[in-house]
Amino acid sequence: MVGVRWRSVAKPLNYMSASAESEVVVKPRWERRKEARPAELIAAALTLFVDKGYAGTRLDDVAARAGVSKGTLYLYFANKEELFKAVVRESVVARISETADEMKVYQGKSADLLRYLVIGWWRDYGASAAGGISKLMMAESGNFPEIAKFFLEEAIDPWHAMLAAAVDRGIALGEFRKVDSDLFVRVMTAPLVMLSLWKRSFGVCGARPVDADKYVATLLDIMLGALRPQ
Amino acid sequence: MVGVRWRSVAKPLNYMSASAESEVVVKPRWERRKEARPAELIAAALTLFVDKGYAGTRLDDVAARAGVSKGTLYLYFANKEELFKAVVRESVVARISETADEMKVYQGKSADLLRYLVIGWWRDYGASAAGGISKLMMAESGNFPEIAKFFLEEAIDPWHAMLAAAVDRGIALGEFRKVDSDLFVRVMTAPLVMLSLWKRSFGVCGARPVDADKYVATLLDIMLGALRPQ
Amino acid sequence: MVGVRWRSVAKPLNYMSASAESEVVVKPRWERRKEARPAELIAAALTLFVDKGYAGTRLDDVAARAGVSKGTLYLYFANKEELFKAVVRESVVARISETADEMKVYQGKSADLLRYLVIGWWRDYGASAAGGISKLMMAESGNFPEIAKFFLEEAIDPWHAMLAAAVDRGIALGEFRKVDSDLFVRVMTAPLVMLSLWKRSFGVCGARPVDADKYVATLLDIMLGALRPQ
Amino acid sequence: MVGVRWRSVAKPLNYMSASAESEVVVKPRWERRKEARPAELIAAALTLFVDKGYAGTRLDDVAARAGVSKGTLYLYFANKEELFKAVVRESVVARISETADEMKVYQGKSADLLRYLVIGWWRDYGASAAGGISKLMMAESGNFPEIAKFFLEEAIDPWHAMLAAAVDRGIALGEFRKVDSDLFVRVMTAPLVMLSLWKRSFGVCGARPVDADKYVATLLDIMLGALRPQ
DNA sequence: GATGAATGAGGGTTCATTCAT
DNA sequence: TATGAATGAACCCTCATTCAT
Repeated sequence: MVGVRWRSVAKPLNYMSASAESEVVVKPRWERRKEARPAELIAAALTLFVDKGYAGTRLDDVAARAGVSKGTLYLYFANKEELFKAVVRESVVARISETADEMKVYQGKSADLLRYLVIGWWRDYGASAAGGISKLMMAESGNFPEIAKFFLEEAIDPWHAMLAAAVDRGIALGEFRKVDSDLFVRVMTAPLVMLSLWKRSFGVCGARPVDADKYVATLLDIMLGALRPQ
Repeated sequence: MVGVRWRSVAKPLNYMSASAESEVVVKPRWERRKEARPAELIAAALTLFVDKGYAGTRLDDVAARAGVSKGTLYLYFANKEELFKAVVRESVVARISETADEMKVYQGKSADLLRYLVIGWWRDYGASAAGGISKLMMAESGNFPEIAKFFLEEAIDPWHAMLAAAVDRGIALGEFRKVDSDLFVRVMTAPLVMLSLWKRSFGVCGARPVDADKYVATLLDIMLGALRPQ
Repeated sequence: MVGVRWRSVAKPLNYMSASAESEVVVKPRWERRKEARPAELIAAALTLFVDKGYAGTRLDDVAARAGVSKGTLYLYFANKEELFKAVVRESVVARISETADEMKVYQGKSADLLRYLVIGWWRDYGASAAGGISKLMMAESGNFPEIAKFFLEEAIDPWHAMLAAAVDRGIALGEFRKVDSDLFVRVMTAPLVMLSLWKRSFGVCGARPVDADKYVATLLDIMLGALRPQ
Repeated sequence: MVGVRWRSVAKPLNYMSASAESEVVVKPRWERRKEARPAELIAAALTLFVDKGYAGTRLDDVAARAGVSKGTLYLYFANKEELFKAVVRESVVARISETADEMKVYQGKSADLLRYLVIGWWRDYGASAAGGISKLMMAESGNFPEIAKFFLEEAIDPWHAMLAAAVDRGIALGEFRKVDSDLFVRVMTAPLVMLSLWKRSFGVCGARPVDADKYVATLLDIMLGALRPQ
């Protein structure tokens, strides 16, 4: 689906990975443990926040899931809200600019580019643990407007912008028919986000399972069909 | 967009309005109050639950918003969870079957039918107060699996089925190209639901406003474009 | 057991009957109802107070058991505490003095007198609804010291005094051996009260049933045996 | 009153003391606190429950009396009812079987045995803090039938059985006249329990004080008098 | 007088946060 | 650094009391 030469830039596109370890210095296991604590706590918190919501999550459970005592949590995070912010922040590693730069030098077909962006998003973000953040932010935006704004500006807007740029590129190159790329992207990213939400909501309580790959393929078919010139 | 004769059956299609039957018997203001209370409380609770989530909503606030004291709430609902259930139940007034029946005798173009269903959903449900339930259930499904299942089976599944039937009709009549109607509907309802979620989440905290009408129009364009034969 | 001539004075000895109606004027049924209300409410309250304790009794339940609405209760009693006091007061109809007077002219054997007093107490008070008051006062004396004091002085002390007088009479007449009548009476009334308490506590939750008649007979045997001269 | 050799076995007969084992391992003050907490809370709760009844007792007060905050209570007891159960359970340390075994090898006079059992009960249970449980169970049996049953079967019944065995022993040895030992014991334990109840009810609100020792002595006189052969 | 809807203070319970060890 | 016992503010819920009808 995507040319081999893209494989090499796959990593940079992984712009929303959850934690991205890259320890180089070798340390004794227990010390590595110590440094891993915040990440472990954040991972535990992410799962529970996504599952039960902010208010529904007890710090006891977060600590237990991370295998530490409740008090330890406070050695790394000032309070529940700071933990929440850290969870969100950690899930938004903005490499958007890099990716956008790379897009400028991309030489292939715009359809392939879109395909790659969509599939990549689902693989690297939507289907990953970090994808739960969308559900979380959707639910808690009312309680934490500033954090929601941060997420909006640091994660959603850039993502939308990047996809819109890809669409505009196709239009400019005559590969796509002319559309309002902003609106088009808003509409067409919705199914992706919804798939991520669904998996973590109704998907867990008895709904007929959705075949994610076929779902994404169908989305791409519709999307590219709608962009086909004439 | 939709033929005139459809106007007349618009009401029955309003299959998800939040109740409110018209009283005929005249009663003293006081008693009318008593009968209105549950609906008032449910409306207040709906708003707050959608806004702050289940755990984040204080019954004090629900009562205050309904203009009564906290104790009064307990005259009508056994506890917070029952109130929650009532809120969900009230928002799911299933007239799906009626609507489906009407669809059988519908004579116009399938494209118009789809247009009507999509626009009607947005107008009568997505944009209405009851539309917040989707956000609520998405957020709380993990905490209330049975209620989520109820909502899924009584609201979402029938809605999906109805739209799929409309798509299948078009295919059968040669108006649409052949697609997996189930998957197609899942993907194409996602933007509608997302629009509803967005309005109630990021839409409230500084996001560039979305023009709902243009959004829905874009969706319909894409949808019908994707269904166009050949 | 007790001579026939005593039968005639049985009524006055009934010094602790619960409510003792004596309506003479004939009134329409519904009006009689109105006047009976306090007594009905007191009866209902007595049962529930004895069963569940003061704090454990809800005025809702009292009203329901009396067949009226909760508001009605407040037409007759200022508040819960006043109802409680009324219940206690109503159960203490002091005809002790009369009875004591009658005892002065009693001509029979002191043993028979004692037998009569003991059996009469059990029949007219201990086994009757009013007997529950003992349990109630025992339990609530800490919360209502003044009422407990009232009950002590109006009901218990006179009862003890009367029995002590009977014992002293027997001693004076040479029918009984000399004992500290006050202490003797305290010890020997205990089984009577305990029987009343037991019936209303453990007696209701699976304890082997106590044969009250045999119990009282055993008590009298022991009592009179202990008083037998030499 | 009781022979010297009995002194030595007095401890085991102390069959209803409220626990408190002697710690041997030395622990930091802080941990010792943690282990002592449940007992301290139970002691505080016992006092208040006996004083004010179950419903009338506020957990705030229990905590305050134990010198901790309300929240601490919930570290040791799941809720008010569990605290109540623990209070009852703690007061029923059944060493009845041991005591019964010792009775089998007892060589002295049955009258002395009875004296010891009665006086011992009063000293070790009736007059002790745990003795309040009788009042409590009497008052709350209606609200907690299962706990009342537990208390009945684990504390009252065995106690009655043990005393009845002592009476039967005396009868078998020709020291006592023949009586229905079960009924006799029921009647003769009543004054003991009543003394315990009285001390904690009317005894606190102005009643002439009862001299417990003389009361018990009188009871024993009557009891043994009633058992004297011929 | 009678009703029952409405109130709100009070108590049980939870849980984020602190702190001595 | 890590622990977990302790705290107390906050929230759900009950129920005695009031009051418009």
